[in-house]
Amino acid sequence: MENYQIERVIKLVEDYLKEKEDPIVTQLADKKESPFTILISALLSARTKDEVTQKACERLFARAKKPQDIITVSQGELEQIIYPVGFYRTKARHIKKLCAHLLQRFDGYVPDNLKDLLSLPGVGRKTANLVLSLAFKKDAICVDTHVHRITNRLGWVKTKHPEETEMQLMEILPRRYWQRINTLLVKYGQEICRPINPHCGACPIQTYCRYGSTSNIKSDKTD
DNA sequence: AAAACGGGGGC
DNA sequence: GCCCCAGTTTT
Repeated sequence: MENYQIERVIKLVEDYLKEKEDPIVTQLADKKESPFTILISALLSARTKDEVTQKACERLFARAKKPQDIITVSQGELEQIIYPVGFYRTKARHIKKLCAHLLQRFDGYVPDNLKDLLSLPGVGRKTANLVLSLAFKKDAICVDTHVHRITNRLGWVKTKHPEETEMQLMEILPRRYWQRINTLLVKYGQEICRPINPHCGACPIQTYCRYGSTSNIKSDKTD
């Protein structure tokens, strides 16, 4: 994969997304909100429409914005506040557990390194790298299923697991794109390069992708 | 009606 | 490594 092709593809995707709103996590990061705020919004946004997450974040942060505040909100009230995001019971439990850990082990602050982030309950590699890149502006690549799927379809990487994708992208993706590659590809992956029945016909980068060139693509089979 | 969806945790 | 989770959207 030649570098200029990567640059070209990213430019085209950026153009496609120009008129669209960034996801709530990115918006909060742009507004220089606290890492904790960004982390919570990331947890709430899992498998949830962004507008729904956005409203839930507003309600939650109006009620309690720091770990020491959220820990005092009852499980029931917390569930009620975040209810529309779905998984409300699990997410509320995770958030409370997370706050407790932050207070116990990290003075109530979100750590800024991978190892400590991964030690937090409910935080895996994807979320940790999202926080590192967006909240702490570190050179980290957040690989979720969208990034994983799209970079494989494009032929940028050839991987089975997201962690391998992360490693291979670190080899080929210029550093200045690391922080925003996730933001770019998530929305794009939801609207165009979807897991099944991708809109290859409407795709602005189809000439750089062999994936849709064969007819009747229904699955992610690589050949 | 059934399956896909996203990510982490537990086994 | 594999399976489970929970509720909404897609097929």
